[in-house]
Amino acid sequence: MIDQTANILGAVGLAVSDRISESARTILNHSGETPAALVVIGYGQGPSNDLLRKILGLSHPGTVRLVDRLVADGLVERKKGPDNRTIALFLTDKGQSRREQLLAGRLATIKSLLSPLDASEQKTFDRLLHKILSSMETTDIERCSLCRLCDNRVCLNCPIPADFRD
Amino acid sequence: MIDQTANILGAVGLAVSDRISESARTILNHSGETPAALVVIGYGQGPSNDLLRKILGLSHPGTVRLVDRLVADGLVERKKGPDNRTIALFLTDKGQSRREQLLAGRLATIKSLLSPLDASEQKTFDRLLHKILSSMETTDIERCSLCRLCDNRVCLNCPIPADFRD
DNA sequence: TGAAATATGTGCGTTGCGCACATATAGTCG
DNA sequence: CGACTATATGTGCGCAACGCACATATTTCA
Repeated sequence: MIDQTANILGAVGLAVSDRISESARTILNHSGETPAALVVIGYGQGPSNDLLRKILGLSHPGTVRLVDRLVADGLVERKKGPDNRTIALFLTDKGQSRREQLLAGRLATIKSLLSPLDASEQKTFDRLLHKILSSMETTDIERCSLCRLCDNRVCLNCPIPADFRD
Repeated sequence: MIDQTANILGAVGLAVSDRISESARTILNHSGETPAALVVIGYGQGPSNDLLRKILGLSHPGTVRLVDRLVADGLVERKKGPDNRTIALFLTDKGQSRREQLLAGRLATIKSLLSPLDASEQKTFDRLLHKILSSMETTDIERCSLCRLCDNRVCLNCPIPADFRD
């Protein structure tokens, strides 16, 4: 039984992930961790390159180049950080609105998957998903990674609250 | 409520997908659609290049090069197809065993996510996942795409049965 | 004050992929 | 039967996303 359930969870997870990626690609014209970077930077605390790197799970140079792409597209600005060697990343207005589109597109595609469930089933489903997430043994950074595409204005009772301020 | 549930489903989907990819990468030393190709070819009907292309959602040249990689690693053989212009793809013994590892690794990581649910919760969760999958409007090819990483020996009552024989 | 730690950036290569094009076989229709 | 189209595979070439090794600047700490 558990094998069957795990297998089908794998299929649903893949479906969700596929749809999110596809939606992001059409909106942003970039793939990989680039959409996630836009969402994470948009949390607004002015993350450093290095913090972003840890959350996205990339190498350091990979993150630098990723930010280069976002800057070249006029979506992100590198400002002075609290430290003279660190930078602080912020979205431009264009970056903000692109981030809104990303989050809205993601939510819409996932909602369409959820629509066959009636209200009570959705509530049950929500509770079980909550339990799964909150039971994961994670560090602070891993929680940020998990939520790297989440809409924090929607996630009112996040099961894995993580601080995005270092 | 539905927005919250959708958001959290996105997080769980991402967690599942991340873990599957990571597991596959350590086992196969390849990323992208390469692991899925090994699973799909392993269904054993000797799919053509073109059928594989449709299931994986890649371009034709991308699929040719993907198969090149698998052949170079000694995991896949190109045999004559029913048509003199088509090829039929089959796993070598090494490919078979690598596929087993892929499927086992995938199932193990997903099961660990599922473990916090008790038996009755798992049963409920299974039913809801089933309902979501079976409600998706899909073509035959799309169903194959959804199941491109599934273990068909485990998935005894697949909600979206699809024929892998053209 | 000098050494180690921290943070960012660069040169260079690799992987996975798509576009445009070339080639070979199969079906189709006069 | 012969030409024309459709189908299936393969190649040349380039690109996007990323990692490794290295360089540079600032901070911290012994």
